[in-house]
Amino acid sequence: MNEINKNMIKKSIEESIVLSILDLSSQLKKIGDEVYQKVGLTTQQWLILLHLADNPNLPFFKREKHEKDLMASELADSLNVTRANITNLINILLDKGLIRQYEDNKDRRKKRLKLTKKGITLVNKTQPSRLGVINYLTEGFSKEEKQTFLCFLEQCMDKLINEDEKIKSFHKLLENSDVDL
Amino acid sequence: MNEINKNMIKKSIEESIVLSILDLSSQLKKIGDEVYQKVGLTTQQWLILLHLADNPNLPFFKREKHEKDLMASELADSLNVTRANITNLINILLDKGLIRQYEDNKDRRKKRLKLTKKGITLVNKTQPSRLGVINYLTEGFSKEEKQTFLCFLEQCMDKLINEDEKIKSFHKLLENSDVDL
DNA sequence: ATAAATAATTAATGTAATTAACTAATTTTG
DNA sequence: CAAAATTAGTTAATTACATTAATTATTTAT
Repeated sequence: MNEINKNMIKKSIEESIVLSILDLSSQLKKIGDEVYQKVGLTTQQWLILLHLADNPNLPFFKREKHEKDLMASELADSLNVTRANITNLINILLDKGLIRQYEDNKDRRKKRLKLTKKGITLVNKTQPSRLGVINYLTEGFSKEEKQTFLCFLEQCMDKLINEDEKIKSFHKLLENSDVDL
Repeated sequence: MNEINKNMIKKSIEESIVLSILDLSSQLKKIGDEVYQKVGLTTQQWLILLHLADNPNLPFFKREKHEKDLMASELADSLNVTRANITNLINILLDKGLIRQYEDNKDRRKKRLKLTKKGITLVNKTQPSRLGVINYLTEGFSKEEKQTFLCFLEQCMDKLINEDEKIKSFHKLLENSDVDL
């Protein structure tokens, strides 16, 4: 190992947290994909079902209140992807008969989405085991500690969403970087 | 909105935390991709550079000690992807001249990876702004709170990695599910 | 009435991942 | 020690998920 390279970067709790969040997320997605593969779904498709099931624990529902059934553009917003991408995912779920689509009668550009009976049944059937896993993973911490983590996560998200210009400005130097690529 | 569908799922701090972690991670990757695009890299490629820079904050280095330079299979392990995938990512970084590869002289199956001078320069140049963003995101919480949060994340990861059989067993019922798909 | 904005889609494409099959080297084991 | 199993890496074919750009339709704003 190169001595110049060694210990170049200092330990930092903050960076450890961020890198752990990325790691944990990929592990969660991985295990989710394996589990949902049994019913022919991916984690991403599953998240759409959770949205249409009005899962109140989804960050999107803490940011945005909604009265009517969701539409594709709201899902795109929540999942942080393009509308075009959501169209594809929705088509798969429509094919599987897990969701259905209907035109908004006030605004005919809009198409609203909802779970079919089959979709509702699937979500209801799997919710207990989902919660089982989640409670197992998070056991051993107090309610207060968990509440603090949640605040922490929400603060990070809030800053990423509402102050992303400020965040990108930190990286301004990259633009004028004289590292020749 | 369907009344049967409404409020089907109960509020749960634990589920909120898990869903927030997934959400936050996708936001972080998104903004990372935007920033690193300026130097022609993706977040995933960037993570490889951080590994080769021996960033002590990477979860992988808390799980595994390593003496020698990393090899592709260790990166695959850490990033939770296949070796085949790492091969591709490495080829891109080799092409860009940011890393180099050499054969282990004890075991000729192995190829070890390290940053080139150019790679080291790039990591060093960007590390301050990376830390700037991270500190901004996480400000306002005490050292103790952050430490507890890190323990929490590490517990989750530990259980996902070492007890994944137990975790999958929660979902056994999905296999015998009579939801007809 | 025209222009701008919003919602959804389509088509073409790119990227990051996968699996399966393969080569090569090393380690295990019978 | 020779055969079998394992480990490391690669290649080729494929898939999942994402993108951009262009298009249609509708609604809202000027």
